[in-house]
Amino acid sequence: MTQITTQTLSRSEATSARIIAAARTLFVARNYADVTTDMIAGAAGVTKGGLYHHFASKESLYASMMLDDFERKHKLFEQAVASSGTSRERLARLTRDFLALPEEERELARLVRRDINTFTGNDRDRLVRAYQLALPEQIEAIIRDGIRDGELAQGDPRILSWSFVALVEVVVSQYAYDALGSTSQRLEHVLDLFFDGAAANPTGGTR
Amino acid sequence: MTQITTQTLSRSEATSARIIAAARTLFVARNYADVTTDMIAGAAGVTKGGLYHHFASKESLYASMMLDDFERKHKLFEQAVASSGTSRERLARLTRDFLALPEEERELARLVRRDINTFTGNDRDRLVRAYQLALPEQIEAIIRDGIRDGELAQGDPRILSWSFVALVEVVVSQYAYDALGSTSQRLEHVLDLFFDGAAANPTGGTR
DNA sequence: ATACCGACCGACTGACCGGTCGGTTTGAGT
DNA sequence: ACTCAAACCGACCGGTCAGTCGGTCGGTAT
Repeated sequence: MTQITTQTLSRSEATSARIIAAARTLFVARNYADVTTDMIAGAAGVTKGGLYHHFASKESLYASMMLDDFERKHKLFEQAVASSGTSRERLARLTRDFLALPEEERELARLVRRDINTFTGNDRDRLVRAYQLALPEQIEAIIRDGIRDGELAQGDPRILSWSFVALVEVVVSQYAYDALGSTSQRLEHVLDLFFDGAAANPTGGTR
Repeated sequence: MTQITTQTLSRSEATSARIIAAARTLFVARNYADVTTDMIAGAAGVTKGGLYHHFASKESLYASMMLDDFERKHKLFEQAVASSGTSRERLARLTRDFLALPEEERELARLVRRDINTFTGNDRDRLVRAYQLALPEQIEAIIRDGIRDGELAQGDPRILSWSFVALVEVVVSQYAYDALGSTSQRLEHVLDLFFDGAAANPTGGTR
C-alpha cells in the first residue's frame, strides 16, 4: 500500500525544483522587486512562459519557495528538539545544525525573519503558520522545557525564542566581521550571552 | 555674527520638510519600491514636479529622509550617553528616550537597522556613517565604559551593541504582542535579559 | 503511424512609474 | 505697480516588467 517514494523526480517536478532553487538564489541576493521573472526563468534554464506554466504568479512562486524552505528546516530542526539533554545543549545542537547550512539558506532565514511579519499576499496565513512551525515554535519548545525544569528563569517563551534567534543572527552575521573566530566560538558566544547575559557580575540587575 | 536660527522656516524649507515627513510615513508603511513619487508628492500636498524641484531623485529623497532622522536621533541620544551613572542606568535612559518616540520613528529605526548593511546608492558611505554615529556608536560608548569599569564582562563592544539593539527590538516589537505590559516593564525585561541572561541560575554556562 | 497531451517557447501587451520640461503662479524686494 | 527668480504644476516620455497567448515539440499510449 505504502508506495516507495521515488527519488527520481518527474520532468515537471524537476523543473519546478530548478525554478525554486533559482528563485531562492536571486531573492536572497537582491530583494523581491529587483528580481524579474525573466531573471529567474533564465537562471533556471526556462523561459518566462515556462515559469508561468508551473507557477501562477511571481508572488505565488515566492510563497512556494518559502514553504519549500520551511519544510526542509522543520525536518532538520526536529532532531535537535527531540534530542535529550539540557535546554542549553539542545539549543546548541539546533544552532549548530543551522550554522552548518549553506550560506544561502542561512541568509534566507534572516530575510524571512525580517519580512514575515509584514508580508502581505494571498497565502499570508499559511506562510506565517509554516514559518512559526519551522523555527520559532521549535525553539520555544526547548525553552519551555528549560523553564519547566528550572534551568531558565520564568519568562514568556515566545519572546525568549525570538530573542535567541535575534542574538544568533547578530553574532553570526557580517556586522560582527571576524571579531569572533570559528563557528563553534560564535556558537558558545551566543549561548553565553543568551543564558548568562553581558554583565561581569551575575548578581547585578533588578532580579 | 552668529545669526539667531529663525524658528520659522522659509517656504522652501517648509515644503521640503513636508515632503520628507510624507516620505517617512510612506516608506515606513510600505517598502521602497512600493512607494511611488506620486504618492509621496500627493501626501505632501505637492505634485511630482514640485517634489523634483526639491530633490534630485527618489533615491536622494530617501537618503535625505534617513539623514534627517539620524540627526534627530543622534541629538536625542547624546544626553543619555553623556549622563552619569552605571552603564545599565545610562542604557536604560537611552532606551527610554527611544521608546518615548512616536511609533513611526521607532519603526523607521527598525527598518534602517534591517537595511543599512545592504543599502546601495550614491551616498551609501555617508549614510552608513551617519547611522553608526546616531545609534550603534552611542551604545558602544556606554558599553565600553561598562567594560572598563568592570561592570560588563570582556567582549567585543560592537557585537554587544548590536545585540542590545536587537533585543530591544524583539522585546518591543509586535511579535511580543502584549505579553509584556507597560513600556517600563518591557524596558526592565530587555535590560535584565541583556545583563543577566535567561538562565535561572547565574552560575550556568561555560564561563 | 497517429493522435494526444503536458511541457515549454517567445513575441507581445498593457499598466505603471521615475524623471523631464515648458509653462504658470507666488511673493519679496524696489 | 513692476520685476524677477524661485516655487510649483501637470502633461508627457521612455523604459521596465508581470502576465498572456498562440504555437511548437517531444514523449507516450493505442
